[in-house]
Amino acid sequence: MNQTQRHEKIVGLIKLHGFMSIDDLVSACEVTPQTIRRDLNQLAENGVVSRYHGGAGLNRSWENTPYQERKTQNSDVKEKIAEAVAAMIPDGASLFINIGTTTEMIATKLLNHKNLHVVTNNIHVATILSAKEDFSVIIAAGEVRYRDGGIIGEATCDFISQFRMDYGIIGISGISSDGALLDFDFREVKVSQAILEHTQHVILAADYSKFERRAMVEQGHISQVDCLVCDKTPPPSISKIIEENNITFVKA
Amino acid sequence: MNQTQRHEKIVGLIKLHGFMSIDDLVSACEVTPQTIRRDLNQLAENGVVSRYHGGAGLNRSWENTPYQERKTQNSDVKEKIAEAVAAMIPDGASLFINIGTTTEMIATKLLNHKNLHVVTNNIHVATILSAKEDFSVIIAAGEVRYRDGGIIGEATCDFISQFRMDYGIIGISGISSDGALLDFDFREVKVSQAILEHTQHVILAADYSKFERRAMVEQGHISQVDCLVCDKTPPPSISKIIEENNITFVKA
DNA sequence: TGCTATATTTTCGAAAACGAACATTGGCGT
DNA sequence: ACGCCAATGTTCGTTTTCGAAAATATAGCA
Repeated sequence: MNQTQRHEKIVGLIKLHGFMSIDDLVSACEVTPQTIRRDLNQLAENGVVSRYHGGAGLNRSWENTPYQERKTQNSDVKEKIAEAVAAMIPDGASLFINIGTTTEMIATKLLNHKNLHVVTNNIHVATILSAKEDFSVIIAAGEVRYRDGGIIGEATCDFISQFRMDYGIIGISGISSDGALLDFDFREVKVSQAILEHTQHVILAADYSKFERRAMVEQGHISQVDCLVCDKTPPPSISKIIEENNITFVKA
Repeated sequence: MNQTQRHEKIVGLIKLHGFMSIDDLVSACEVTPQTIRRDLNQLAENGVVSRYHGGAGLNRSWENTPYQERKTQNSDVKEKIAEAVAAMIPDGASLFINIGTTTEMIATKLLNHKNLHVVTNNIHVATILSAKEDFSVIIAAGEVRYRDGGIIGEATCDFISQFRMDYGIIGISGISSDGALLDFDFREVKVSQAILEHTQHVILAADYSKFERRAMVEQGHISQVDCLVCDKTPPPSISKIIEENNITFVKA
């Protein structure tokens, strides 16, 4: 077996198992640990795998994509927002969680809760929450979007419309100064609308940067939400709308 | 954050990332490396995660078998079967993939294909395949089973019945000597039946151990499949059925 | 054959991770 | 208040892994 073949084998094994120790790879490839180390370092340099002390794991292939950049961006702020949102959810509640980097963070913060019933159209959220035996996680049907693991489309909306949940946690791409909630993908908008309509308490998680961002598709109005969680006080125009509509504002 | 909460958080993070180094977990949980080591060792003892030098990775469901010998043995066999199955699928095909340890492995082997259209009720398969931009991955709706990430239930069947696919790749729990296909969960059986009915070419991936295993629920008969991929020639009783029904047998 | 380049093994000191033992903290019940 | 117990932090000697450099093996080519 030559080097190229071995590299392919190593990558295959890592993709399959998620992580391979040096020893495992040594016995799989029948070469010395040094060779494996050299292979792994090369593969890691090319960004194919992630090198760790003792072996190598699969590279978060998303890490290079714009999506993952966004995910790491503002992660401090988003973490605080996520904690604030999670604190509002009682044990045993039923909730929707939609697509978004912030909502994924919220999912990780919900792992300490008990007996939650979650409906989501985000495959990452589903994976994260299915780690808990006492949660019931229901995922919507539809095409899995390559970019961010979101599930969107007609079938998704129909499915969501079957439920009536206690809480709806939604992230968003942008909020215009007149309070319109904006997104980039009209199919995602349809899903968010369905969530808005079938939820008792709608919690909108948005860091301040959302107030400065333009997006194409209008998915609703901030007056439809019951609670806004943000890292800073929103601009005056939004604050006014919040007051007029008796929306709870939580500063994370 | 108490110990139980931290353990859940750790498991969640590992499930999300596939592997977490001690350092990563230290900064995530804000405790000392020693505590993380203790946590990981405990979790590894309970078989929740796999411990490695430098961190811990997730236990793939097919590795979660009680006996360690069997896990490596079978995964070799399954890998060969998976490769054989993947080789049968042409680029651009549409296919179903159902729940199962073998089918998850097949998904990883399909990553080198192009323009596949995949419908699945396995969240792990969906995650694996959604990494490819040129694939369209459609996931069925329903509750995500904690044990293996499978999606099952009434809604799942209805959803699957909407499609007509080129190939159906199904794994299975057991095959009785009269050719009946067996499984443990009746809800999973419903899904498999739906797949059988809406597929042009059905490929059954089963290692030889399946011929020796009992399971409770009958989900169909081997005569319904078009192709059987196995690591060894099946027992005589099955071979006879295969011949009589013109089923292609592929030895991996 | 002899030369060259690449791949691999071998060797070894430094760095990292490990586990055990002990000290400290923080409930919790009597 | 007191002691008890589990969880966590701290320290330290041991084991493992790491990476560089040197030695060996392999393949291609004149």
